[in-house]
Amino acid sequence: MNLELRLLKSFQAVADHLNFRRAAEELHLTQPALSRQIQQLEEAIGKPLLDRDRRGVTLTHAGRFLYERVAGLLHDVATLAKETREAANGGRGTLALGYTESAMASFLPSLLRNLRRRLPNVSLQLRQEHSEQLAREVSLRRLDAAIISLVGQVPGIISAPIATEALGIVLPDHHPLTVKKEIPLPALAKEHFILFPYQVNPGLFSRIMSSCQNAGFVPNVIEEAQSRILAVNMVAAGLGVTFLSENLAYYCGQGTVFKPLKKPKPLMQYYLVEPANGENPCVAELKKLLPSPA
Amino acid sequence: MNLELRLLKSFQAVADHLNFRRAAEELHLTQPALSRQIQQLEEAIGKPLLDRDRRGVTLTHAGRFLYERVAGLLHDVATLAKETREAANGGRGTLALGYTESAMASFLPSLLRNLRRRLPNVSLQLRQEHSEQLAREVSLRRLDAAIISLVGQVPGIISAPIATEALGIVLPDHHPLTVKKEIPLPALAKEHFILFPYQVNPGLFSRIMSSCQNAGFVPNVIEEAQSRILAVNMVAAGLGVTFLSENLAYYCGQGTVFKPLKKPKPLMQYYLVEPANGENPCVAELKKLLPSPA
DNA sequence: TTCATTGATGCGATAAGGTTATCACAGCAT
DNA sequence: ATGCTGTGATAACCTTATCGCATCAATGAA
Repeated sequence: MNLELRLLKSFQAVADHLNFRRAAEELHLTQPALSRQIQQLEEAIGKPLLDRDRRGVTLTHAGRFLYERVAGLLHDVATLAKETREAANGGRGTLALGYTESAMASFLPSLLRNLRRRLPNVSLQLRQEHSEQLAREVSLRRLDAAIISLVGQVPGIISAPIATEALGIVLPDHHPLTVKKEIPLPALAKEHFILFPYQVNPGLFSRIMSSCQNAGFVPNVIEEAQSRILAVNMVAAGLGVTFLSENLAYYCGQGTVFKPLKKPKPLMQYYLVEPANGENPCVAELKKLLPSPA
Repeated sequence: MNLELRLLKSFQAVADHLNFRRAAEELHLTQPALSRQIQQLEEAIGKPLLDRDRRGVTLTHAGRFLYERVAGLLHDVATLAKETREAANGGRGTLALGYTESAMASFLPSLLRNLRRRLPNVSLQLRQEHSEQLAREVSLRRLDAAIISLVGQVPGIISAPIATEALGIVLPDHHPLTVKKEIPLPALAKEHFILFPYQVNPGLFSRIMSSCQNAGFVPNVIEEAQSRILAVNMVAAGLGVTFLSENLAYYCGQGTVFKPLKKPKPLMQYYLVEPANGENPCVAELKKLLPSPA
């Protein structure tokens, strides 16, 4: 009852040649061995597949049916083996990747474009979460990797810095500091700040808080915005000022001005985290495409 | 390098259970045998498929990839075996069937409908030819069977009568014989006949010629028509009379009248021919659906 | 007839695959 | 610590499947 691929290959060879001897030669077998294999196959199917006329072989109806399909099946098997090998090298399979909203607002779109180009047969499963949740998912191995902006002390994960972004400040266009080219952070000590809630981007929140403390003041947070665009609009409305990555300066439209900060600038730091004993080879490919940590 | 189905089935069982012992039990094997099969599979693929942690098994990236596809492949193999068995019983495969134009004008449409219903998975290859050509094609085994109306002496084929159709006569509606219920054939001795050319339907042609000879006259053929409808129209135009199967009497429209002939009626005889050593089991199924030779 | 060629068969050698017994390691309860 | 249990791997042995060789029976050609 057991179809074996060896038998199907032999059947295909016999059907190709309609001749046991030549088929056996092609298979690097002797003719008797091949005869037995075909008998075995016919026993497994339960019906004759070949008509052995004394001067040659013809296919029976069932034999023709099988012959028309065997090539496809054998091809499928070979393909499966090949693609599994590719999967081991990261060229196929699934990559479950987590990311923060801020990464998506920054370098992630171009990274994903490159990833698709380099690994066209890998199916991406993307998930946006906050940094802490992402780290937890990675440690549970429910994500193969994640790009986060805060690296906590979650066990079982390893992280590597991959990109920094300097923060600048968004001012209303009538603000006196707009005449300056770069703003020293202490000059903002008396401003009203519009920030994200801590939960939305804890990485950014912590960075800003510590930078301000180093600059000698505690920021006066008067509003919390749910998105960057909203924060910039609130600046335009004169409610206060807000921080923004330098490479997102183009977010600033009418009524606002973007200004870089003077060194030491607060920096937004991104990390790639992966499970400590992760083995998804797609992650290795991903790493090759990451922006340098410089 | 050789993937064998046995190895894939074993891999599937291990991946199902993530446990060698339980998988081995399901496969009716001992655990060491299974361990070696998996090693063998990994060697064939060239990459590890399982991570053997001391307290259980997890799939590697490549292992997950393979696992997602193995079930489909094994299903394909099982299906192929099952369908090949069905093919041997005539339930699958191809039936190359020839027929004459006259058969198609008579009982063939309903026969084909029944055939489709009974063998929905058999692909029909239909071909319309003249009887002689069909007999030749069957003897060359380029057709599995054919329905013809003239059985000649082509070697290598066997034929069986399957249906007779009594012929009637189509008269113009002003013809004096239309008052009769049945027409004796000799009464038509002086008529002008419209027939098919010999080549178009030699079976019909021969039948009519011999019937007329038995009735004591040689028909006066004045026209040859290429189709039944055309012949009936020519009768309506007053060019002569023509023969027509009784069950095709509904062909007669305005200007013509169909009359049965008095016994002995000339009969149209159909035969099923098949190769002498034909083995397409679909033909056996076809035979069960044929109209009785009565 | 004689010979070449077809696929099938009997038999001994051998390789492939299975079982048994055992090992090394990890986690857990004592 | 100390067994105890459960994990998969390994080694030795045995069974079975598969192979090649020699040969056979049937057919067609010379």
